[in-house]
Amino acid sequence: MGIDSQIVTDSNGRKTASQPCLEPCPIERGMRLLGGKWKGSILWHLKDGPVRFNDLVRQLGGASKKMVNQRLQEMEEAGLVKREVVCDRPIAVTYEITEFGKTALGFLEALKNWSEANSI
Amino acid sequence: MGIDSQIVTDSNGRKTASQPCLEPCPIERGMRLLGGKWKGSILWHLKDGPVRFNDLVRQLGGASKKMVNQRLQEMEEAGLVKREVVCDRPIAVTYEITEFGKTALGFLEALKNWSEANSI
DNA sequence: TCAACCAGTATACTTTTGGTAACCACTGAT
DNA sequence: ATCAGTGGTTACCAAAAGTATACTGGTTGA
Repeated sequence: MGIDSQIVTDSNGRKTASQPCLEPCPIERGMRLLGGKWKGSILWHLKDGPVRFNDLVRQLGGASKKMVNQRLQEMEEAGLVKREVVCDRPIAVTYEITEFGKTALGFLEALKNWSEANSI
Repeated sequence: MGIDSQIVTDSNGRKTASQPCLEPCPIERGMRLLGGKWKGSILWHLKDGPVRFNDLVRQLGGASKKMVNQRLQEMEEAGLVKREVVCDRPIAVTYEITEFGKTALGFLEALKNWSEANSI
């Protein structure tokens, strides 16, 4: 809804949108989950298996620990990734993509292909 | 490249990423074009034909004129939309999706479906 | 004449985001 | 003992993004 909005003119000549796109339409809502800086990349890097925190930071080359950590927390809350403490003595943590996270890979791939195909 | 990065440990035990994801990997670059607030929605609203500026603002319900204008300018520069002055006396302008812009609709639809399917 | 429309523009403001750097407590190798 | 590693946290700052309100200058219709 909202996505099929139309403009109507009432009897006084005032224009209004019949179905204004309510603040977060599906596209906006999706973007909120996956559109943040690094989020897409992070999820993509996890697609082949669990990755440790610092490895992830290195792979993203350019993102600070703080950024990666922040995004990972948001994505964990959203249920896209899962944090697991692998070992306690020398603390080791891995981040793994969840089943729900995997459902987003399809569209991330579409985005990736689109970018590459159009040399963006 | 960068997307298949691996962590290697050198002879001194120091770890480095063999192919660090260079600042803008395809996913990041794509997000830069389509990930901004409202951009996806705007493109989606144009998919069925040209829309006039104020109608677009009304349809997006929540975005300010300034925002919509800014995004439209960015998207015009990127070649995603085309601005056209339809009439001069009572000034009328329409925004239309370009052929290039249409190539992005596929993945926007994927995002929309994903959001709706997962009640995001 | 008045109000509403057109497509923006100007200004000022708040919020969010991103980034640096230092720090924590611990481990393992040199 | 010192350095580099583990996974973070914290404080601080700059820049970007977004919001709100009002305004331009002309046109249109009641």
